Amino acid sequence: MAKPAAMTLLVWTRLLRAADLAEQHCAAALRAAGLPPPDWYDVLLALERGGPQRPRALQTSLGTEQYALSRLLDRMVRAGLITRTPCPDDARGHTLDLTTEGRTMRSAMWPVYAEAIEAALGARVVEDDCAALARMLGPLAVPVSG
Amino acid sequence: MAKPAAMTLLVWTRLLRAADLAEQHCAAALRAAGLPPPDWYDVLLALERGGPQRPRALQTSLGTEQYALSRLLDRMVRAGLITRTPCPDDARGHTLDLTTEGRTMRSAMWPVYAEAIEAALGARVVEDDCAALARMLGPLAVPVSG
DNA sequence: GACTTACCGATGCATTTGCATGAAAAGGCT
DNA sequence: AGCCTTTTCATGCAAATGCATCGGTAAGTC
Repeated sequence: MAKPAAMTLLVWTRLLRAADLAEQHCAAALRAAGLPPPDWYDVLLALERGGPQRPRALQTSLGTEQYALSRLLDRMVRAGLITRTPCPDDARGHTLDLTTEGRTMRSAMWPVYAEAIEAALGARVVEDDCAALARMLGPLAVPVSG
Repeated sequence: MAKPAAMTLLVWTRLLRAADLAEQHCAAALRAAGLPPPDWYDVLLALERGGPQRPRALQTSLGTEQYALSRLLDRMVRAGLITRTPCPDDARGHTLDLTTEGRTMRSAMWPVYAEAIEAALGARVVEDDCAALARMLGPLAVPVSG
């Protein structure tokens, strides 16, 4: 019922635009380098950090839709970056794991990704603002009714 | 070449997540009300605020890809919300204008959209932080090399 | 004027998304 | 055990997206 304040609307537009531009910039950088898109990186990183795990876990930690993740994993398996092996204690699911190529790919992507992030964000946020920005975005980065 | 600082990476993840969640929330709200998605609203608002104008102008102000806008406009014309009329002084383009239904639609969408924005953003940003957040996001909301 | 370049907007085609639904297994209850 | 609910993951189908490219016009140059 409550209408957003004018300042809230400004934050709204800038937030969406900023995120869109940043994402776009990174995607373009990776693409230009002949590498897969950012979401592939997120999966690779999650698997490297968290070890072998099931799709459901990734779904939660990455915040992607179930069907989107399912098909993303399809593509990554097809590309030989990850494997799906039957889960021993739960016949419904699989365990996902990195292949050697998967690890290699993540390593190859990181420098490009990192530089794009730095250009899109790091270089444009005043150093002193960075922590404050992270703090303010914190509550916004969790699902709305939560 | 410069790698992003740890705090930059935190901002990165939170920024993307926050924007994604907020957008998602609004899209869901509009959809639940049987209304068109947010990008339709953006076009309707731009036309109402800026008067009749050409696609190129919208493309710049909304920051959408040329082909995406072209097809979005297709759909909106098909839905009877806007019209494309030949542009008198430039035979390449059209002038876009709102129909009465277009105006009506924008009015119908706003309350729903506004409430969703308030829930996703307004209610979760400390009042004192709001202006600061807008200020920090400002530079990020313009194309990277600009 | 003829020619080249830049610009505006649409579109073919393959890929990806979104929504709804399905299939199969796990967990809970009596 | 039998039955119902929940969880996990995949998928059919229609719609949207991304990329490249094209047709057409305007604008600049000689």
